Order: sequence, then structure tokens, then C-alpha cells
Amino acid sequence: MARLTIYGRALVDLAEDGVETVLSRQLAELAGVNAAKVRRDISYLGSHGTRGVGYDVDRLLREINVVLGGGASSPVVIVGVGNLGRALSRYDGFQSGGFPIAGLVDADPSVVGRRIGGVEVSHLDDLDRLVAETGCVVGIVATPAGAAQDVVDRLVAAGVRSILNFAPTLVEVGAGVEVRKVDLATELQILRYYEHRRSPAGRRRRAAG
Amino acid sequence: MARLTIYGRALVDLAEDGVETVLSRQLAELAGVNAAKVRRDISYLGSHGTRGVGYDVDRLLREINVVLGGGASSPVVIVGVGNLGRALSRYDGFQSGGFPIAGLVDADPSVVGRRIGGVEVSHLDDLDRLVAETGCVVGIVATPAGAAQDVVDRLVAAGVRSILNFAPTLVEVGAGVEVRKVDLATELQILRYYEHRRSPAGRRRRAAG
DNA sequence: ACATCAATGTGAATTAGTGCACAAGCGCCT
DNA sequence: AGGCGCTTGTGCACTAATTCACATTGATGT
Repeated sequence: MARLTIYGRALVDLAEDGVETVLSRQLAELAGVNAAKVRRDISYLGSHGTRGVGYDVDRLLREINVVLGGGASSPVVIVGVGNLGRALSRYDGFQSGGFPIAGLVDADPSVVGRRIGGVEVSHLDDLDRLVAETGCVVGIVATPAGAAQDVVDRLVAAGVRSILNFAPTLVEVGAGVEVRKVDLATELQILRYYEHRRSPAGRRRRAAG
Repeated sequence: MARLTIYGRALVDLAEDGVETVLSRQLAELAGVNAAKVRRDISYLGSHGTRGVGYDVDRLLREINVVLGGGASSPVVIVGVGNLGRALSRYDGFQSGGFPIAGLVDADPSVVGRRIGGVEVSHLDDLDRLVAETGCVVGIVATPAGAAQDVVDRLVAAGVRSILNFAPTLVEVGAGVEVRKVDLATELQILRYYEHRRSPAGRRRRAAG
């Protein structure tokens, strides 16, 4: 569940503030969801609250971290150092989130060998070796849409089982491989949709005509 | 619906390939969803298919574009030119997607005045003026979590009604303001969750012990 | 002109998700 | 020790989303 990560973040904040105990109602407010939903979500982790008191912040946080994969560090490889790829390479949220960038890859020989954010760009054909050497478990696809499927196939062939796809296209993978898609264009389009709903072009014209 | 944008993209591809007509089944495959869902989604736009034949690609694309806000250009302002903000500023997907970056804003005086990707950084206090002058309708929040709510409040006060929030925190807005959240950390966490499910740390130890 | 075919549009069934409301349980106070 | 108040955990009802399945309808060929 994506909500678990939200709870986790809220719990970290609470822990930093020295809070020992949290009520489902409080956690719900922090996460922007219903209190019953919080309780049901947490109940899937096993029973960890104390009736009449609430949840122990530290313990709940530990439980969530266990389910989410703990504090393990998961090196990532970014494929595609075009505009978006370079942008992502320079973003230190990966590093601080426990996803150090172990490698950059591109198909264009003219960028291979350049260093971006302290990491050298390898050629796409070296992906297998790079993944094997660095033990990457997560691949980030930041290529144009047309190249995404091929890149994903290569990542899977190299042994990567978790993929974050920034390319604006659907990719197919076999069973056992997890793909998540981050689609900035779609997010913006949706915003524009709401914008448009509020004041569609032509409304003034139609009202005047 | 977010799926409309997916259909739209698939239709653009089809149109570029010279395809004139598309079946709900084909569109479903391209979008990775059920065919009945495609038909129902499209039926909300009004009835536009031809029974026995399918949908006219150009016409359907035009219909979807109208609903999604047409080809209008929607200037955006990016608040926060830290790591992520700089990364986003250099990403040309905004420009090419019809969301030109009209301004960059930060609260840190030491970065104000610098140019990033050809756009000068303004101070957060000048947000009102900037939004008014450039006619920005979309705000992109790329600040640390702690500053996000304040920035969102300022954006709303300046007249922005659509916000894309990259900060890993929930923000509150009044009615009539649309916020969408892009949370890279959560996406990665979810990938790690599946990774962890496949091979949880300790399984080997437990199996051996 | 009419029958045939094929794919849409949609009523109905199914499934997933949400939220209420309350019984069960734990700590605290007397 | 026993009752009280508070919060969890969850059965149940409700809502939204998805999918099935088929009647409907336009195009096509004879």
C-alpha cells in the first residue's frame, strides 16, 4: 500500500518531535485520510495498537519499515541521461532516501564517459556488467518513449526486478518484475483539465454569442 | 480521468503512423486496460464511435484534447530551486508539453538573480508580481517538506489554482484549488517493498537456522 | 433493398474500496 | 478488585469502479 509510506513519513516526524504515542485519528489527519482506514491498514501489519491508548510511535515505525524493506540501501541505475535523466541524476533525494545512484547509462556514445553528479556515464551495452558489478536492484528509465521498452527488456535481462518508468509510455514486463510509472506530462495534463473545467476557452465567446 | 491522457498519447502515436480508425480493443491494449473500460470512458465524452467500425482517430483525439484543455499553453512557476527544483528547471518536458517555465522562485537570497535554464530566479516575496505579470496558472512546489504549506498558501494567494507538489508532505488548500502530488520517495519505497517481498532480509538466516 | 457482420454503448453483475458504528480490550482511578 | 472511559479492531452497509455480456446500430456486399 502506498499509504504505508505516508504513515511512515508522518511517524518519522512524530518521532523527531519526541512523540511516544499516536492515535489513529491523529495519524489520519497527518496522512489526510479517514481514521478507520488508518486502523484497517495498520491491522494488516498485525495487531500493534493498545486499545484506549493508541499506537507506540517507535514500534509502529519499525513495523512499517520492516514491511517496506527496512533501512536497506538499494542502489539504482538511471538509463537515459537526456534532459530528464540529467535532472534526476542531480537530484540528491535518491541518495538521501537510501537509493544511491550506482550508475548512469545512455545509448549515445557522445555522452558516454562524461561525469554527471560524480557518476560516470556508461554505454547501454555495458548495462549487464554495470548491474552485476554494482548490485543494482532498481532501474530508472528516463529515455524517450520509443526507447523505453527496449531499455526495460535490457534491464530485466540484466537482472533488475524493480523499475521506475519516467518515459511516457506503457512497458510490458514478465511476471516477477515490478514497474511503477511516474508521468509528469499526465500530471500536468490533469491539472490543465481542471483548469479548463473552471474556465473553458470559448465560454466567454459562447456567452457573448 | 487520468486515463484520458493515456488514450490521448496512444492516439497521437496512431495518428503519426497514419492510422485512421481504432478499435476499443486496440486502444485498450495500447493503454493497458480493459476494452469495456475504454468504451465507457469514451462514452463520457459523448457518443463518437461507429458501431461495427470503431473510432475515428483524428476526431477522437480532438475530442479528448478539448476535454483536456486543448493545445493551450499554461505557463508554470517553479518554487524552490534546490536540488529537485533545478532538476525540474532543466527538464524540457514542461516546455514541449505546453507548460513553459515562466518563472523560478526561491526564498534563499543567495540564489535569487541566478539564471537556470535561461530563467532568472526571483525571490519568494515577488511571487505575487511574477504570477500577475506572467499569467502563471500552474505552480510547481519543489521545496523541502517544511516549507511546502507556506509556499502553497502564497501560490494560492497569488492566484494560482493548480499545483503540482513534489514536496513529500500533504498540503491543505481551500476549495477551487487543485493539488496533485508527485512523490518520488514513495514510488521508490513501493518498489523496495516489492523487492523486499521477493527476498526479505533474514530469510536466508531463518532458513539456515 | 435486405441480410449479414462487427464493434459500439450500456444494463446488470461483480469486485474492490471506503467509512460507519459498535463490541472488545486496555489502562486508570477509586 | 472493579467499574469507567477511551481507543482499537472489525462486521456490515454503502459507494465507486470494473468487467461481463448482449442488444443495438451502422457499414458492407449481394
